[in-house]
Amino acid sequence: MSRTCLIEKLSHHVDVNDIQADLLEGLERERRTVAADALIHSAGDRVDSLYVLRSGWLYSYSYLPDGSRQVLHLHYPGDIIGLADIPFAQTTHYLRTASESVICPFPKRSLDEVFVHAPALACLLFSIGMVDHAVLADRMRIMGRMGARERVAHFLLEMISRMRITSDDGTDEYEIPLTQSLIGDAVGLTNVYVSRALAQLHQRGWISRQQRRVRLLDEDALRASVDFSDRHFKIDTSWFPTSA
Amino acid sequence: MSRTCLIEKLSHHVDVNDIQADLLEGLERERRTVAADALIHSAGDRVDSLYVLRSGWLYSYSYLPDGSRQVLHLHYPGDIIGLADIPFAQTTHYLRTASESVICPFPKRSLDEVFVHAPALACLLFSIGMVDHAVLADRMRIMGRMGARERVAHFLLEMISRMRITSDDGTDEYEIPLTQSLIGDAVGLTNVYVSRALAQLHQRGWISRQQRRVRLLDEDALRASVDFSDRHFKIDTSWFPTSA
DNA sequence: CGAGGTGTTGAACTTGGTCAAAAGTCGTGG
DNA sequence: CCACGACTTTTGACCAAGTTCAACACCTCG
Repeated sequence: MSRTCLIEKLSHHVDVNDIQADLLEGLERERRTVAADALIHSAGDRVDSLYVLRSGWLYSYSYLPDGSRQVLHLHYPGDIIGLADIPFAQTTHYLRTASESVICPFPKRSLDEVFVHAPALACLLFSIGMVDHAVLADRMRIMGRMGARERVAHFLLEMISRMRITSDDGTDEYEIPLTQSLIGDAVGLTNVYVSRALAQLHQRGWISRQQRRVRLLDEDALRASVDFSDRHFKIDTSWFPTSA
Repeated sequence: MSRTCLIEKLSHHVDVNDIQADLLEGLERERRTVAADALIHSAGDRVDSLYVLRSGWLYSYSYLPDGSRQVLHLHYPGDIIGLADIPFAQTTHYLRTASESVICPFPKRSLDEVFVHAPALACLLFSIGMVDHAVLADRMRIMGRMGARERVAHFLLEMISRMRITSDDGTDEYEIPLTQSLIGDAVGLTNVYVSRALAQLHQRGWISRQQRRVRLLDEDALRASVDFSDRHFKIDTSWFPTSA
């Protein structure tokens, strides 16, 4: 078992040697438990920590002038949270727990050590950040041009493909700890239409569900309907420097 | 005047010393002129080059199952193109010129040298990539929750804020070398409604235009209507390693 | 002057939003 | 163990925003 959250996360993709592990271990000072539905930071706060999510679910969101909300990202166990705010001195969004969570903060200022002493890890961090970008681009594509049923289908697929990284059993069933309002805020619908879209997917026999537990009955049909690409499958590490 | 496109771009944000400049210069092999409306690469092509856009406009896009199109990013002179595809072995989208352009390709494989020998530049590349992420997140926020008029207003604002980086005169007038269909594909509308939204903005006295030349008459009103944030203003370089 | 691409305008239509009420779910306390 | 209250989900009726289709106007370039 690896020594810290961050090491565990990164060693999914590359071999982390002892020197690198020492470096990473130094970053991670604490492990913090946060209750469900708690605000971790607000938009405009100074960015001084990134987090590795040990367990639980977080989401980041922002508000619009009319008070409505847009959910930007869901964060799953194993995610590194805060890479998106690296270029800015202040955060660009709110961050909140969906369920009770354990987060491991590490200071932004210490990232320079990774870039100086562990270039291969820096490449990996960069790549991980850009995977988030691709996920966002996929969602935008869906939101810009597709209807309610497809938006929800895409959301379900993205969710399960993300969960399969960490829980290796190729399950097709999972629990969504999110209200339909929140799902709507993520894909640009109201709670009412999320409910209707889920009902439609059920009628087509593509999913089944009881409460918040969903099973994908016809994943191929779901994928085809939204032309789904799995961005989490594999990171191209071929160009990384070999950490001699 | 700096020696290559890439050096010029990066020295906007940090001081590039001679050693780093040598490194960057080695990356950039050629300068290629491309006609208007030419395809530079297709989704699924191998990623082996990134580009610095010297002059002209490009856009990246992808298709949906029904044949409609989603424009993901506009690329302006000075942009580094391809950072979003770094984690993948194949590109995730199409890349096309909007106008005749000059691009400077540099190989993805050589990026490792930057990470090994110039960590400060690697930090900067990372940050630049994440600015793109933030721009995308802003657009998603608008597309998820706002109407046609606001989407177009946001598009205009994002465009001018991006152009002000390179052309330092704080102009409020510019030429859009894009059809309204393309703008629609970027913000999730049809050409018809882009036209109507522009007409609305004009009626309110917020913009004026003749052909594709637009002037922002009331930028404050435009900004307020979409709660606009300028992501290009400044990158937080405080945590970068000092390149001794 | 004519042709093709682009932009504008109008009318019918569709999708998803809004509002409201009913039904289900869950935790708490009696 | 049941009753209550808060929250979430479902369903229905109506409404509004944007799409689609089509015609027409406008540039621009030959």
